[in-house]
Amino acid sequence: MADPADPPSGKSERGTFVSAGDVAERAGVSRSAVSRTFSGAGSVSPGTRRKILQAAEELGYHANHLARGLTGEPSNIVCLIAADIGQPFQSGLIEQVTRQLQAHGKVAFVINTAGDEESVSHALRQSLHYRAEASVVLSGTPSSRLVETCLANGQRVLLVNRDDDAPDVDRLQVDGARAGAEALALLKRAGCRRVACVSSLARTPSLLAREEGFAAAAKQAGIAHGVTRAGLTSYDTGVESARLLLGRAEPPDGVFCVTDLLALGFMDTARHVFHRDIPRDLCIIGFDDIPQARWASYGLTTFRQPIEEIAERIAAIVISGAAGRTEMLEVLPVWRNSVRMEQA
Amino acid sequence: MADPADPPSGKSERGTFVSAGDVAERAGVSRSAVSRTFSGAGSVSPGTRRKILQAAEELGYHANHLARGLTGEPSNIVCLIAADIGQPFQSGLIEQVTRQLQAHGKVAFVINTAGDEESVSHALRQSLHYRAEASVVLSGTPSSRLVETCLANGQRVLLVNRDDDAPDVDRLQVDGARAGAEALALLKRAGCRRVACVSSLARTPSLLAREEGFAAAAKQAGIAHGVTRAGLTSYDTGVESARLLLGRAEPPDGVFCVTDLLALGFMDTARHVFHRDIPRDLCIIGFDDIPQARWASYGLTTFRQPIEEIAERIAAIVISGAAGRTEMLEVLPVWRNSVRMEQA
DNA sequence: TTGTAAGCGTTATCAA
DNA sequence: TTGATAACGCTTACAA
Repeated sequence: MADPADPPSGKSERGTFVSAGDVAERAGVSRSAVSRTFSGAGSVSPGTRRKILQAAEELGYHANHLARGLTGEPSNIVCLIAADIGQPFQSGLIEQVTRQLQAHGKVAFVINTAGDEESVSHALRQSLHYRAEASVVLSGTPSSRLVETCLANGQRVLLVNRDDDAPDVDRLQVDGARAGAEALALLKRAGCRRVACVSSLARTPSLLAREEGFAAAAKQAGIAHGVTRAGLTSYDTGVESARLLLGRAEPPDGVFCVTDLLALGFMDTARHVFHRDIPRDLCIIGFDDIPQARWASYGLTTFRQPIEEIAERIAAIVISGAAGRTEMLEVLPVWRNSVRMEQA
Repeated sequence: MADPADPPSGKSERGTFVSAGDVAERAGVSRSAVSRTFSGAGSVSPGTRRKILQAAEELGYHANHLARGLTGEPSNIVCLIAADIGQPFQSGLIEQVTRQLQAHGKVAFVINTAGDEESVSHALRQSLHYRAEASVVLSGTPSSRLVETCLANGQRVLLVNRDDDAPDVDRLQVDGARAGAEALALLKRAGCRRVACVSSLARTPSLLAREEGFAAAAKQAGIAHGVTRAGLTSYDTGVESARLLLGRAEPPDGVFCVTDLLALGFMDTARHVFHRDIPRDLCIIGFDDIPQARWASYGLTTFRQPIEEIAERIAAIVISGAAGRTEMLEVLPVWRNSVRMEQA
């Protein structure tokens, strides 16, 4: 009875979303019937259902998921927090993750951060504001206080390639250290005499792990090596690193770049500026296996991050996940032509 | 694993978001005071305000924007609908657009479609479900009925490089036709005798415009040319196109590729499989100016899409836009080394 | 099967 | 400056 005095005729005025009430009115049924029809819960007779669907169609009705989320249903929103999303590896990962999430009926906010704690924290706060079911941190390290808040609010938090040690967060890691060690082994097997590691000023846990795996293996093998950090993780930094290293009196003849982008810049400069023959004079190994690594101008030998698998795991953890679990994924060497198969 | 049978709906400690009511209770004030404090509207005394902020801090409170959107405020959600988001051009654009949008306090859903009408429509429906303020269609063509529904519901719809003629949608276009014509002029000036256009099986309006601009100019200049479509818009299709064209008895000596990715695949194959010297034997022009185009192995002469400007325009239109406007952006030629400067 | 009514977390209105 | 109270659009007991 306590029906509102007079709803100003929910006609198709431009600018107002159609609500279940409008549909109910038009179909001559109650709001609940409309709700039941669209949420699938409860039962509706075929006749009413048809009337409702038709009214909804005519009005252009679309259930308001925001309001739905208010009553306690999951929001179906997942927050992807990342930096440098225009770069090949990151964008490839986001491509796969959004695809997987969508396949499970989720919708993804992509939040583009600068990677620093402040902007990652801001992103996490947005995730909270929109009641996202889960926050997936692909780059940067959030403040652990904020992560705690997310967890306390019932959000799932998934850290990809981060080394945070908060309890209850899920972690997904790729074994960069092992790849680093294997890179050294490959260079050694190829007969390289002076090896080097090209890294980045961005000292993220995943980059550091690769470096350290390489360094540890070098130390164990009694091989000296240096680490170059000429800039952030980019093609240009690879170029710059090559200028630095290959201009020396005793340049390296075997290089592990912690990222393919660095490796490609390094290769180009080694060839076109220093006229090196790869792999005869110089062996180069990358990491990621971005699409460009297999382009004919490069043929980069690298370690492949299994992004489909990473995306699948992320989706699986977000959907039904077990909190506080850490998963480690292996990285696979991809042989192409930037490393000699035998001793020089 | 979680049993579908509902638990007796007890209150679960972990897993409930903190609400304004909780904060109010803890601070010993009313809900309204809390609301006023966080929404900025109305006035609160410094004392109450401090108490509230402290309680909120302790509880880890974050206002629920979903509920806020319910009362009529803008949701601050923008939907970005795109395909192939792992590719350089698309991901670069998304990077810029999300950045701009965030700078204006918006948050972006990125919906990854297959580009076909069905999946684009699905994306648009999601946009409606979440009461996004605006839908930005970066790839694919949505059904115009659905676009109408969005508009009727007060959403802003922005079509980027689409040729839809719905009224009231905003349109942002890049002048591909002119670039196509200019490409022909450049090849002609370089003294190319047999020109060709390498395109894609994906007949999107933007790709077609580039092709047609080239074709029209060729016709006007009385130059014969063919169009090759060996696959979708990718590096591999560029490779395949080169195999097809350069294997002929009378291969082209000037090629316009409607996308940089196609151009790079073409270049690699021309050089490494057919041993062409670029630009001496063969001139190649691309379109987009993706980061890889300037890498030392390529030095591709191309047309630059002004993505910062595109992103700015998108943000401006979404924020304060004037509906039904079409903006055309010019494309700039970027001279590098894949086209001769003088006649051969 | 259907409708009524309560509740979800906000904000806006209006008294106090 | 404050605090009730009524929306907002939805779901879901509960009653008819």
